[in-house]
Amino acid sequence: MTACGEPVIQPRPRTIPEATVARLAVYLRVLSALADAGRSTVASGELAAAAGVNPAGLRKDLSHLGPCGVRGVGYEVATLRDRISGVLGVERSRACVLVGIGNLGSALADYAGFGSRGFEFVGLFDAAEARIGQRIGGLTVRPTEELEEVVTATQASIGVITTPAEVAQSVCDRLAAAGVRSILNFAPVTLAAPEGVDVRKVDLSVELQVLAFVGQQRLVPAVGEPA
Amino acid sequence: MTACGEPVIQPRPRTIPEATVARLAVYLRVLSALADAGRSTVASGELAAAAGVNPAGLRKDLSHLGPCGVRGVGYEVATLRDRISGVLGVERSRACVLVGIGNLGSALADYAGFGSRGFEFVGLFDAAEARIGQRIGGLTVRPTEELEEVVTATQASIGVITTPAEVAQSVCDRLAAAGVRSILNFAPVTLAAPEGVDVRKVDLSVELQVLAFVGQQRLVPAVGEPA
DNA sequence: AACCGCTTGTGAACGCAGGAACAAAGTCGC
DNA sequence: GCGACTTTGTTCCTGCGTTCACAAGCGGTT
Repeated sequence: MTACGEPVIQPRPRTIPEATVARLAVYLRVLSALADAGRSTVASGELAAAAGVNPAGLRKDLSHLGPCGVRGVGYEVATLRDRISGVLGVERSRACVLVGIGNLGSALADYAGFGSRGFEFVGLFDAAEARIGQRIGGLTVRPTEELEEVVTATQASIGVITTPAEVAQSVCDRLAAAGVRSILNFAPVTLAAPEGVDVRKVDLSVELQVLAFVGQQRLVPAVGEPA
Repeated sequence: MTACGEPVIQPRPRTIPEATVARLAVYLRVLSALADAGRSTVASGELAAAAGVNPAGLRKDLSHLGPCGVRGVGYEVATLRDRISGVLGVERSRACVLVGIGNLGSALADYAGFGSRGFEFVGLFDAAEARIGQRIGGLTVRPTEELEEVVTATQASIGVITTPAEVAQSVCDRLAAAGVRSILNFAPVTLAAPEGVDVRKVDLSVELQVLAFVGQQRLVPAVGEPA
């Protein structure tokens, strides 16, 4: 039973759950640290403990990449790291633009962790005259007017919005129109984007609110709790 | 300090799902904007569109607060806003400390949105000599040594970690030992905390990684796509 | 006063993520 | 060379979150 005539053989290119992708990124970081520490192999239990997840769930996550461990031994650190890197596409460099160079934008532009994960900022933009010309992380802040020009020239596919809420939607529209396919939004508004453009929202105050709520809920356990 | 005479009246003190709490915070923001715009009532469809969720899901979320809408009309903007505010505990002021005053820490300390949500920073801490004494958002940066002292004096229950990854765990330990019950961690490490202390992690590079992955996955749709 | 349309609130079904348990497989020790 | 132990990869199951669909209720209109 030879399945000839099927040229593109991808182990398991089917959809990987989003939650799994997020955890893979965490595993990747832990594996890199282990590799730097000189470890050659690691078992799912230890890796799961370091990542803060359940061992069985970790193995299920890894199963999406096909078999990549040795039974009775564990996972080879360097091999698994490279496998995850390949799946997440860390090798390929992705051009990103960042709009809104306030404190948060500066923090992102300065963060060295992005570069090692395949993300390269190719443009920093701000509307304030005072910000323009400032150098952050090796780049010069440019006026917002040049946004479309830079996106087109660099073929940037990712845009990050760290502007005030009032202008976030217009920035989103311009990014989408210029050809950006993925947008990460830190402004506290829900953005609308055309079909084919994926918007992901990170709301810092919501995170704090949820944290505070579960904290206070813990103090009021239940109505009839026997101590 | 006895908490007598504090009738904690919650219509339905049952457990509210965490995902619902996160959305309630979003609804609250939208409702505030509507109130400022002079709107008196709003239907679930419009509110859901503004928040970017499903109308039925929104109604189910609100059902956790008990009946608070008028059939055939919708929800009264001001009433619903106040109801959500009460449940989330926005009125009460919560003392927070922030450790690690880099770019990200400065952004959080400066962000005015927290104050209106019931969060008040009562201490900013950093280990770098150069940062100490700097004034941000009305507070002065203090040396890390004073952390325990301030937490005890202010009864702060929330700690935010924006330090480098290497020292995040030790900061977490100190916060927990000093009495902090909830910790929001921005450092790219998985923190271990004692029982009774809730740790929530926000990983900016993971967010970007997931965004990029779903973007590239979209370009390779499937094997037999009928267009 | 009665009808009609609109909207809420709730019940049920679907799909998905998470956790536990088990069989397969490979290695180490004897 | 063989047995036993260790660990992976998978399968089943339980619970949660989300979505769809419908009955109940209120306001406006005639």
